[in-house]
Amino acid sequence: MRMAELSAESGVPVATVKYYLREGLLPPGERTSPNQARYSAEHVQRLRLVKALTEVGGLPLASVGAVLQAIDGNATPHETMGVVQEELAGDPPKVSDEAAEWATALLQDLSHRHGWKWHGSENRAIGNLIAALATAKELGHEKLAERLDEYCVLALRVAVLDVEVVTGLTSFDKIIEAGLVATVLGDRIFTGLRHLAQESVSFEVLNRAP
Amino acid sequence: MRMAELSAESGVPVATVKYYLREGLLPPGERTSPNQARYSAEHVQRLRLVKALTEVGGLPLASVGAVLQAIDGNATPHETMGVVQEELAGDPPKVSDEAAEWATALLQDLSHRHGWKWHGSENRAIGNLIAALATAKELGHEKLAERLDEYCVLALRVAVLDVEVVTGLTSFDKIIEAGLVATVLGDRIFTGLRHLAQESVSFEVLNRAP
DNA sequence: CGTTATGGGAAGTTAAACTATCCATACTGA
DNA sequence: TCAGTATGGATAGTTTAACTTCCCATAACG
Repeated sequence: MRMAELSAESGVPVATVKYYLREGLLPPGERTSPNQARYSAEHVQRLRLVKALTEVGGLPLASVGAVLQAIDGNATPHETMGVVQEELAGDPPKVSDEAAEWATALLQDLSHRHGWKWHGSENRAIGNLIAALATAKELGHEKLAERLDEYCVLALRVAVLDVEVVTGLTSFDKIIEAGLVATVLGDRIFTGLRHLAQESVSFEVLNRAP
Repeated sequence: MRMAELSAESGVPVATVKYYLREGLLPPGERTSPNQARYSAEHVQRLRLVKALTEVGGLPLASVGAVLQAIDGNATPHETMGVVQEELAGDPPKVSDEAAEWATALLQDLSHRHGWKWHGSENRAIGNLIAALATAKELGHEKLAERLDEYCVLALRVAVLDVEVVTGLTSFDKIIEAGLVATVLGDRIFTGLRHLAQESVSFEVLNRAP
């Protein structure tokens, strides 16, 4: 398969494919002569994955690169998913020390009560969670945090589903890609369902006179 | 309160506050003379809200503007939340017609079985959901979609919690802001909890030899 | 064998979100 | 009161991400 077909098959413009090659998001094709190359179905799949991560997942290309490097490396699925979550989370915004401490204590208490042990304790997923909780407090909406326990229970059940989706696969490679897709697209899908459900539930409640 | 204090109080640089004023994200202060103005605690709160929506919620400023305009207008809470969800969703990416039809049928079936009626049928939340499901299929991960029913049930329970968080408030204004915060920060918080839970659950499962 | 396509790289483009600089006016403290 | 700092308002400049254009020497195709 040559450039034109790769581009047509994946829906990514030729110039963009070249750009991704330069950036190392797509491995180079197999040389057939000093300045010609041939691409395979794996290149198509890789491009589709990049598109999914950027367009649906909303990840910056730099994060996509880090994720791809992780899944191409030979780390365990668990370690790889750690990288995925780091990149998915992005840099947590700064919040006031006071609010951050409050949120941290809240989370510590929560994880203690639920018996959660987080390996690799200092990650961005937690940083973001703390920032979000702290921000809610700073805006004067602590009520959200009061229900954290209940959200937590539901999040756990979602996570069990997530893991079930990837189990039963036989190769490491497939587990890793499925985990990636389940995490990145799964976030979007669940958020979408939640929004639809919110609309359905709130219709009865919010339209009453206050 | 004058500019310097507004900036210090909200943590937003003076130049940025001016920029937000120009963009209409922050209402002008009260004039005290032809070229001087005074700001209030509401300006501080508004700036904090903008910061929360951009930094934690990840919304582009244009969307923040649309949301603020909606909450300042005199629509019902339900209508306002519709705008919030539209902006939160962003433009759905294009997917192949085939996959889109498959995803649409899936959703239609789902909403039929769960008795969901969505008012304002053609919104971006649904477009994004369809795109995410279609992308999963295009990547060859239909397994995610097979569990849609179970995700759906959990999403509904999360939404019930969300709505409970905002009920009990007495004024329209407060309901709207709480709904906004519950939706935008709530998404982040739940996603964060889900990621932590995934790590906790997957640790046992993914580290076994395949 | 003339036309089209390709690999590769440098340079240009677009959009978002600021940031810097001016300047005329206003406020403030010794 | 008046030197010095702050303010509102406007214009121009900066930075980063993600492309897109252009170019050229070589290769493939009909």
